[in-house]
Amino acid sequence: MVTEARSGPDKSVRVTIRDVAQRVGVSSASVSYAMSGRPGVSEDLRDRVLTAAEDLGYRPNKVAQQLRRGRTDAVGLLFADIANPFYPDLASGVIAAATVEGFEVFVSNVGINGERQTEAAMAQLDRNSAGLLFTSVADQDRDLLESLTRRGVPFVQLHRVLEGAAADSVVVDNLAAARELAQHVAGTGRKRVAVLGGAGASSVSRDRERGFREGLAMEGATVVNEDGLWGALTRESGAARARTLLSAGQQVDAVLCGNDMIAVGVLDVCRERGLRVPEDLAVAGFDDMSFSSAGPLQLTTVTVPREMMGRRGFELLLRRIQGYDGPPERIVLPHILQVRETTG
Amino acid sequence: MVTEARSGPDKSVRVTIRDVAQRVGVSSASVSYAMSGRPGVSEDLRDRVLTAAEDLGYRPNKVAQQLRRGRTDAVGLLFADIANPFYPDLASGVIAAATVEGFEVFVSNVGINGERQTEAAMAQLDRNSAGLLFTSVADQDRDLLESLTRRGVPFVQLHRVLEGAAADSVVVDNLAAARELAQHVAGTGRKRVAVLGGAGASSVSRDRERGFREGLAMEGATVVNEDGLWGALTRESGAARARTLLSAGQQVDAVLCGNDMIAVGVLDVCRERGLRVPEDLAVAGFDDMSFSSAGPLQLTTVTVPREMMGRRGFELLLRRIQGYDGPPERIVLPHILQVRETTG
DNA sequence: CTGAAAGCGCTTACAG
DNA sequence: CTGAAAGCGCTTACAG
Repeated sequence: MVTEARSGPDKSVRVTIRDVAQRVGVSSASVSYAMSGRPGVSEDLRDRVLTAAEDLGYRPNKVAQQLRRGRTDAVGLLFADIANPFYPDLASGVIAAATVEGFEVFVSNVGINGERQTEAAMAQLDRNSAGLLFTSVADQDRDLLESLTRRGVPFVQLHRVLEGAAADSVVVDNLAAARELAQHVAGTGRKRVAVLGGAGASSVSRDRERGFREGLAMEGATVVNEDGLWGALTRESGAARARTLLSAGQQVDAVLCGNDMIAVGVLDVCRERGLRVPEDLAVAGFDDMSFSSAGPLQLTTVTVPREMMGRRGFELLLRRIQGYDGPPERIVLPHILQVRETTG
Repeated sequence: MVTEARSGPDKSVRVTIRDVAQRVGVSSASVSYAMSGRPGVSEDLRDRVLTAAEDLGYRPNKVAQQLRRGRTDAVGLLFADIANPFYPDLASGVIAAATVEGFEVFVSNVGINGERQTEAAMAQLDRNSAGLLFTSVADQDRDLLESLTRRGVPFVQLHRVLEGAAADSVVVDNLAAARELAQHVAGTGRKRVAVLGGAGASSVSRDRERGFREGLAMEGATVVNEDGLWGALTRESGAARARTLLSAGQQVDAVLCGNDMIAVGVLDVCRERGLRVPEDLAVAGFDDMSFSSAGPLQLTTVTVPREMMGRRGFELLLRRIQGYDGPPERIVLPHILQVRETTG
């Protein structure tokens, strides 16, 4: 605990560098040098300064440091759909990596469809964030990203990417993963397969949809639905689309989903209608959320190393913040096909 | 998009208030007054300033504003276990409410057992956060909270509270909720009940444990285990403790868990051992995470309005930041007992 | 209605 | 090794 001078309540009286300087009887410059641990200060003076600082409870004002230095030790993390449990895992990785490096993380909500993306990014720059991590870029953000590049603001793209953006990114190979998953499902004999994907504006959802098609085609299976191919990455959307699909009277023996939440929505509907999974309908998700293998829920899906994605993303960003100027790098993290009970 | 002067690349050349002042031919004071929308500036000048600001792409430097004003429009959100999906939901509520009010949120990790709590709080103060939201206070934080109170730093406690801390808080009545849940389970005829709780240092876990005991006692049931009563709020811990419990050879016909993740761990072990739920063993969780009613997983639990907790917390904090000085307030949000299949 | 000046709390060349 | 001074980009009484 901070040792406090006994001179009454110091409520809201901020201890500044001048207070320390006065007590030691030196200039504030010397205090600054001593505190920052730079050479060029005598051992003796450094000790006296540090002692005085501790006695007074002095802590440098970060805001003043930032203004003076023109840079901050904070990064901005922008994301859209906080309700989607994919993102907290990403955030967790970013925050963990940032904490280790002494950086702080400003979290901004860019709105469910990214409508506040530019606004949020600008707000980050207004407060001199050292760099930005995007998790939900879409086509509409091209101008924003180009403007950041032009201004020399370091940023990385996590998970979703905009092709052509000149920035580092951390992704998984969604195309290949979706292909594998589709091949597995079709390989179990399901040839009439529905696809319930995510948002068409997302590179991730598009890659997964294409991978599903390719994988199914390789095994002689086909996509039976035209409606409901795109939608929200939520359980509710999955359930709604599943109801429409199953009510259409069309024969379907498997559903490939854009993520695990959609898949859970489909499972909800199976329950509702008394369909056995996987006997009557096979169901597969994507992302391998923690709940996807919880007790009786054993969903076939693809593991995406979300926390690692956040960590690596911060590392790439930090490198840029520190001045690295090489060409944009893309880290492709490994995915794992998880065959569980819902596809038998 | 920002209209840019055509005078070559303005890379990293920050547009300041002086640039705007020069272009308009007035002092920077006038620009400041005009931008801030205060009265005392002629309509004409205001228009010219705003136009020039837009032309130049001027945006006030928040860091400079903060230093000058001595306050920020950012709050700090401190939490321990980001991997616990309880907290992202809380964060979601805080961020949503803060965004509406034009506040930003700094997220700090205080370490899994809160060992960085003081350090993280101090770092927040160093950057002049307007207030703090705690989610994981424990007994060891008493000095910290008292010091904040003494210094007049606004803060609120979410979910977990430290009795006697003079601050606003938002909670649910864990004691009553646990009592109801235990009564329900014992009411279905289970009289030999195990309790696998959370951390003993958490007010939430303690209240739940006590509520379980009281509820069971009211129905003539008893707690059969002494070991494993306290532990981590994770699936792994739940599974490990369930294995120990079931291997002890003691008769148990229900398990009450400190949260849903522990309960899922128990369900994992039931699967492992071929135990039918709820016929052989009833299982109940706490918190009602989204996965707790996913498809075949239908866990009896208690709904805790997490996002609402975050929203209300921010509202309380904002009021304090704006100078409200009434006595500490405690908001108790309603909980809902969710009887599902795992308790039959 | 407008401007000159001080100052928020630091850091950093530059002299000595 | 130490200090005086300038300045980061704003805001805000205070004069005029």
